[in-house]
Amino acid sequence: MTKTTEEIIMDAAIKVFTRGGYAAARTSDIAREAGINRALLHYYFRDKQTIFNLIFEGRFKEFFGGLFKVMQSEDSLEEKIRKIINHEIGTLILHPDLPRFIAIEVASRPELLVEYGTKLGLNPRMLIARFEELTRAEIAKGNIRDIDPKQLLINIMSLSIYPFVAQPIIRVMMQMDPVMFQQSMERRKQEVFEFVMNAIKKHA
Amino acid sequence: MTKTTEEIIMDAAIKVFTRGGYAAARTSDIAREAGINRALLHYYFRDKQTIFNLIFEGRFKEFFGGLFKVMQSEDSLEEKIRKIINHEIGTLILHPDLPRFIAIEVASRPELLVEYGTKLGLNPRMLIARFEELTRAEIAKGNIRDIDPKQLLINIMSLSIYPFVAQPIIRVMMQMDPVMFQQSMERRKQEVFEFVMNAIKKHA
DNA sequence: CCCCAGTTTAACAAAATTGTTAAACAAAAT
DNA sequence: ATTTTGTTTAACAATTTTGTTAAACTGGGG
Repeated sequence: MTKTTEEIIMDAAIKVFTRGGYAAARTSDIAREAGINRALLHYYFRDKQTIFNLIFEGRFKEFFGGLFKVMQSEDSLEEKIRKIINHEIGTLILHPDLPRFIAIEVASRPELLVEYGTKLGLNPRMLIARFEELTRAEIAKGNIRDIDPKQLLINIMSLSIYPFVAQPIIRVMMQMDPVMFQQSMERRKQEVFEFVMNAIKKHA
Repeated sequence: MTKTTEEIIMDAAIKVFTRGGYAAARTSDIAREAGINRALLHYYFRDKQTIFNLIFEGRFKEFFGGLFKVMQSEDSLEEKIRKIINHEIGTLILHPDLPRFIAIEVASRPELLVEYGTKLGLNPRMLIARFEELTRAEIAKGNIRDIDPKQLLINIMSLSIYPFVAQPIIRVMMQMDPVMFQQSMERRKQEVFEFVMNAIKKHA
């Protein structure tokens, strides 16, 4: 389980790139973070852009890959909602900077989304199709109140992801240290689930 | 109402800085966006950092200033929730890049939050105190279900703000053009309000 | 012991970006 | 009409960041 230098560099690059995006990342930061020097960095990788591409693809997959799998499962709506929330918050506890990183890079070059999406065989229509269908069925059966399935999905994602994007702000506003924040996010899996289920439940 | 060159430059700088943050902004981008040249930019402003500071303070105020006012109003909880949502989504429809910008800069230099917060006389404790008190009172009265007021506030912010942070991603996933997105956000004011109120309502 | 992949050092070249300057020019103000 | 102010151009200096190179060193494998 001892890491190769290549892996050490990649891990460092992930940290530095995800912290502030491509433009803010210095190759010297990556080297320092990896505990090596810049020359060695170029010994293993052509240049900054090459490292970035490798990382972006990996992070992109991490962020969307699992989501796609969960989204296409054959569960009930309730179970699917639970799995989406658990999956999102769970991976983000391990990789808190991920959503900000993706947001920064996709905002500055939106074509990345389509490019890497197709590269990984992810089809946006497929992603939401089953969820939409399932939600409409539950509405038709009268199990939940009438709500736009797309908005519901946006709501679930918002509740799961936003706290990580805004982590530093929330930490100050709510006066939490990093440990408290992480614990809070652990509890949040259940709380967000309840919040959503309550929100879509019918009231007498 | 004709703009001074200074204002034109500032407007351009807002666009460029909020698009990708300080590190990704080129002074030549700002000049091009303003329709002037780099020399003139330095004629009006000392340097890039000076322009950035002015803009960050302004954007920070825009983002948090109004929120603080709303948060301290004397409304009922329900009315306060409605106002928070309307205020957040309303200003973000006008300035969609704002939350990503704040998130990027605060993440790379968290001390900015405290620095500009105190500079503008905004106290985080004050911000949430009234909201927390009010929520607890409603819980005690049995009007809403038992929920952590901080989590509730995070939920409201998440639902209001996240869609703008993730705008490019949502647009692709949900297959919306920019106009559809904006219309969708207009409707969202009401939908988020209903979603939240349902979520905290008690069930039989 | 010697070789060699991996690594460091240090110097440097190349590129990108920022900031400065002087000169010329345009338009408005006096 | 001429000064002043705002603006452009173009060249360039300074700085920062990236990428390259050569030489030396290190430690383990053959």
